[in-house]
Amino acid sequence: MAERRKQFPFDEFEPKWQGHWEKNKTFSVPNPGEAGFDASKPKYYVLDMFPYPSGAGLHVGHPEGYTATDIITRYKRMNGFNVLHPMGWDAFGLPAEQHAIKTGEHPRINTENNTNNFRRQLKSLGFAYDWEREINTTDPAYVKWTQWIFLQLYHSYFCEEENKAKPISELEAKGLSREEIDNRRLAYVAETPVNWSPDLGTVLANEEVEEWRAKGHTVERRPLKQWMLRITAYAQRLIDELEGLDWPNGIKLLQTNWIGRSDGAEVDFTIDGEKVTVFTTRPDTLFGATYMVLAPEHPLVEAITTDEQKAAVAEYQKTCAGKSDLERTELAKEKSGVFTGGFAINPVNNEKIPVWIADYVMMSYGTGAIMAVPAHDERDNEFAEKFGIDIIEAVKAPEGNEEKCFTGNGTAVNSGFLDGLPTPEAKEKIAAWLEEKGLGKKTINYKLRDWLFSRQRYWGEPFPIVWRDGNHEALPESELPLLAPELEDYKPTGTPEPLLSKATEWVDLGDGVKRETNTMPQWGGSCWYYLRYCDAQNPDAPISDEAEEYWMAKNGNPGGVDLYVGGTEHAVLHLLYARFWHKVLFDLGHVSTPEPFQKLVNQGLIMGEDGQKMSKSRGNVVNPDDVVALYGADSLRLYEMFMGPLEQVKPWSMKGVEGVFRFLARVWRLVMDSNQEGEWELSSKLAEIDPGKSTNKVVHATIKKVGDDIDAMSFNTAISQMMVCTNELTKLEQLPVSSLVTLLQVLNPFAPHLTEELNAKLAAAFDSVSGDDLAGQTWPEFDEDCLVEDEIEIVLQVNGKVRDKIMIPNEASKEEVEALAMESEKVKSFIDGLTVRKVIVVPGRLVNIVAN
RNA sequence: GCUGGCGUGGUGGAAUGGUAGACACAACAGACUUAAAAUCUGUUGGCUUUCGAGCCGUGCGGGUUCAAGUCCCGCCGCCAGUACCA
Repeated sequence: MAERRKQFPFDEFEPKWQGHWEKNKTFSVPNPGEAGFDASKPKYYVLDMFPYPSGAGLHVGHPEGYTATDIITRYKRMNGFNVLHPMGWDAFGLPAEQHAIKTGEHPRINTENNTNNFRRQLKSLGFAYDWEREINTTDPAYVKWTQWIFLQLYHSYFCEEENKAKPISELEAKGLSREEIDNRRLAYVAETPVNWSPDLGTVLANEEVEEWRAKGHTVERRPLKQWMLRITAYAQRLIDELEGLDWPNGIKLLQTNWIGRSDGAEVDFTIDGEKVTVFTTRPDTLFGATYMVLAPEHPLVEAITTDEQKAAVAEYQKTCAGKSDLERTELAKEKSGVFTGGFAINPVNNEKIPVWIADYVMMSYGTGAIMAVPAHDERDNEFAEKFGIDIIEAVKAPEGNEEKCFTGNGTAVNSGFLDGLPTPEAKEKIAAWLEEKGLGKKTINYKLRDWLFSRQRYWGEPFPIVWRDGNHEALPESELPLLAPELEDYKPTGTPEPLLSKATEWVDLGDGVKRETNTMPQWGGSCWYYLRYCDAQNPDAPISDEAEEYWMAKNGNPGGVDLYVGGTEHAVLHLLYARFWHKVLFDLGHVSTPEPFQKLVNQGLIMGEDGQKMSKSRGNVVNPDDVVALYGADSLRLYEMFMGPLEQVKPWSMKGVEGVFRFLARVWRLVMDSNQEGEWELSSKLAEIDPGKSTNKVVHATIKKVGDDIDAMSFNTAISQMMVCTNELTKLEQLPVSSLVTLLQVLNPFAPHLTEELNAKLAAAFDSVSGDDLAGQTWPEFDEDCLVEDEIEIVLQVNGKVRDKIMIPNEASKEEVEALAMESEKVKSFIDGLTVRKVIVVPGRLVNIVAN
């Protein structure tokens, strides 16, 4: 790259100010009770989604959200808040373990290198983090409390009556058996079919499968004994309590749909005297049920299959078992299924209906069995048409509806005692009827499944659990943290046996007592990190009560963190898991709000210069280090905010970076001039003079707009206003120092290095300029009087079209404005020969004359 | 298919129902310079023009309104998420 002459010496003053902030701990904020804590100030907690420190280093997507929160942080500080703005590392994870497998090196080494690189990069951007609160999820002091929270879950159950978690000791006091108690824990062991990857040597969450397959790893289904967390107990609260949160509607909806509540009824059918329960959201269509479908894995299939159908059924079951859930849905274009030979009795009319098995019914949802109503369900309709099964109408569609399969609300027909009832009433009546006869009841089902919480990895938190005589037992708190032992090598075992089982000495505690060898998923550490920041060094608790009450509450909102910024990719994973853990901790009295995050903002993806997603293979990745080297940190920060609205997806443009770089250079040149020797010296235009009316106007308009725009997180328009202001100041022959200082103050949250440097230079030369860091100064106030003008421009429209613009006195009345408008020659020429019907005067804006 | 979101100059994007295109990028022209870079100034939605200006224009079609990029109805296109959840 050709050497370019720096338009301002950012490479000198940026590191200087970063060192200054670090040395003076400018952005450290004390906790209640600590020295320097100012209880009179309100708190504001601004949180970034902490990064996984990958080997690739920071990409330009990270500083997007981080700059936004940094601006808010600095702005809130200047407005008198105690601002908590921390950073840390989500450092457990598969890539570090993959590296360890390849090199034989402990994953901690690689993780540490990557973390150091990330920290260096973030510091080079001048973010106002309180680095004294830095945390790392792999740190033993942190692992200890992640394990401690797991034990809280383990030692709790969900009380249905009170709709909250309570200590397991209550069940012990009631004399429940060990098995009964273990079956109610929020953390429990169950055998379920999971996604197992032999070459990764671990199970994967459903959400992770696609990613690792794409990287060439194999993933198969197999039943394994796993640790589960009972998130389903919180399904309703996780839906309901979204209400009070200031989150994007899209994310709320995503979570609501993910949890997937559906209201319906369970209905008991009988097959050869054996009871089979189905779940339906449309019990009102019971009279239209013409067949039944069981999931291929349904336990009753074998018993009801007739001899002549045995072979076909077994064959079909075999095909289904070989498919993963994904393949099952991918190949779902065409309905398939097999008749079992059995028949079920419909409880409402005692009709005999054939029982089929088909893979469009899932064992894991509802009861794994459905009544099929082909007249009013699209899937059943498709199936019935393919296999020639009867279709009986049970709901009359409203007039004019011609759909062949009507799924909406109508009027019950062919339905015995329901006939004539509108769908909602029919639902109520049949439910009451079923309950009265003991044939069924109203039920709610959720799509949400319990959370599979164990992995067979090495690089994760070991479970603080031991096994004795086939039963699990919790370690006492005093034995935390439980750390994984060093291994000879990190290669997968090749079986579902967890990697830690290789450490036989660590596992075997004698007397047949063995350690649990599974580890927790990465989500564990990220589920509560926002709490730890509040009291990052506390050796005695995950967080002290005082710190929790101050930083996580105090303003009457359900959520504790005031602002949380990050990508959408966590909409249903991290954000759901963290809410769940938080609610458990809330129920058990460890936190004071029911929700962790009050306001959530998603930053949009930054695409490559070619409009494509940035990726190594496309070669369109932008490295922030390169941008900082060429244009400085302030330019990178400013550009990322100037690109467009934060939430929006937008492409990178190096030319755009140059644009904001030029803007910063113009600001620099307002203060500094280059002399004959090419050295920078204070501009001769600077003067301690009264700014005058027009300069005051633009400066005060800038104070107002920038403040409003930061509040609205509309950073791009704030920057354009500062550009307007700078362009105005550039035109002046003599530059009022006070106006310049104001510009530096409002620009400071965006470009902190440049503004501090220039302010320091001004302070050295002018007595009227404070030598205090801008970061510690108060946000300037704007004077409303400076914004009003004596004369304002009014647009004159005739029939909605702009015909003229006139200057009028500010205080002109509506009547005066109208009279002035009518005097316009242009207006006269356009209404010549027409009759004026109406005149609309919008004060301060326009006059519209309606004439024909 | 369903659910969200979005369609504005050559480009990124501005516009409490009230002057569409702020601010910036790119392009073109000029000043400075031996030259280049940097910097500064000007022009830049389209069409027509007698150079005064006029007409058209925010994906398409309709509607509400004195006034619509903005609100309503119906389409089309793009992006994201999700996928047989009974």
